[in-house]
Amino acid sequence: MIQTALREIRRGTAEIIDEARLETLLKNFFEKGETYTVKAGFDPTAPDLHLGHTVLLQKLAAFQKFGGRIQFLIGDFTAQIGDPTGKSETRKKLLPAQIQENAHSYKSQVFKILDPEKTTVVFNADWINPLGAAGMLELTTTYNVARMLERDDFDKRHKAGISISISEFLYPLLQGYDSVHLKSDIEIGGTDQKFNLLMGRHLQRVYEIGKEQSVLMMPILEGLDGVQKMSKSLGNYIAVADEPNEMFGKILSISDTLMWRYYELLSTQTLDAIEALKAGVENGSLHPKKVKESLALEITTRFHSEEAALAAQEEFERVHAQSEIPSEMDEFTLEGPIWIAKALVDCALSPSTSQARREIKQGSVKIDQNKLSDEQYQLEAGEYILQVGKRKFARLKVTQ
RNA sequence: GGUGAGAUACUCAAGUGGCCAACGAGGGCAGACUGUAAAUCUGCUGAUUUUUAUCUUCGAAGGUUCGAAUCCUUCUCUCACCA
Repeated sequence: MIQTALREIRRGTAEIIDEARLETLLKNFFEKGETYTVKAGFDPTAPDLHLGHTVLLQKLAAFQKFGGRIQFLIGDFTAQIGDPTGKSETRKKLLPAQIQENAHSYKSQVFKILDPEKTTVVFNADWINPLGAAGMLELTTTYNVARMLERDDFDKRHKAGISISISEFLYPLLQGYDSVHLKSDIEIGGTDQKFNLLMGRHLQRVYEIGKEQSVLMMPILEGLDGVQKMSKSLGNYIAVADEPNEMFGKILSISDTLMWRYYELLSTQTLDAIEALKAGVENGSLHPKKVKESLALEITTRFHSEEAALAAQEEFERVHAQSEIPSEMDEFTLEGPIWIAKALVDCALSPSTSQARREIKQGSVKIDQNKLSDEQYQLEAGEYILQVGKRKFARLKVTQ
């Protein structure tokens, strides 16, 4: 039992520091029913969670199954500093009302994965503000500049002559102090957080709280392209709030290699079950598309519902596998007769008439499922279904 | 503060008076192939119903010239080295 738990906890992790202690915690849970705390920090900025973020959340959920109590920390104080990312951009200060609102929307998204019964949401301004100048000063005496510069990001910037604000040094210290205050047993975060996570151990030792947290680091999830990390700015993400059809389609569009990665980091299937799937694909008894579909179903179900996921699958089959038109699409009404290229622009299927012309020339434009080759084509009054490429559709009503 | 280098389309990057709507690469879009995969191959990738044409674009504004991304002037910004 404990071995299975350990395997699940280890699953997908990039690195675990002080694994022995982690084992002890699990052992105490299984043998004596003792619980322990697992801390994870989040920004109070508007949560637009994508699957990359949920990797961490899934791991927290796994801990909840094995006696972990989650300390879901919202860094409302530390957000004022901004974690050093090399971009050295001073953050906008968030108003308390905004932070509350963001925290609220966090909860609605996060509790789709986490068990609220075993989760405590905390705000670090609650204990950092009372520290005062004296407490803050004391905190700074626990570390020195040379060691601070060991942090990869600081080191690079320092060597490159890029400015590092003194306040940025406080970020790791405060994050570490959070662990002191919360007496966390374990802290988890992305691999990019290593320095900050280790600071928690250091400060717990300095402040003599009688334990040093284990640290568990999760890798950064690759985006849809399979190369770069999933992020909103790169546009290769699947948002938790994505519509079922979109979510399903996006997951099915990832490569087979990436699919296994997603299985490991995102699925709640056991490792044994995943191994079985892999074996099935390898010996040819299982079609990779089927495997990908069940992943898409699982994830879409998690964030929406089983009905929505099944509906998305059906829709997907209809539109793509059998190249039929989707059941829902944007509708437009235009005055006719209208030149086809103009209509494509007005229906937002093409960005410009030049582009629309090219698309017609390339044979990617279809009217009512029929390929159009005449770029001078005029649409008379009537109703049409316009299509550009495989996935852009619009229903157009032309009036006289 | 001083000296030097640079700013070209989504990104990187060629181009130093006409052959430039601007090489090439990446990205994106489309077509073929497929499992809407991936990989591969092909085409397109400033705008415009003048489409073997016209107009606008190479940090900004002026200027020289029949003609400027390319030359000159001023300005703005970025980077490097020195202090």
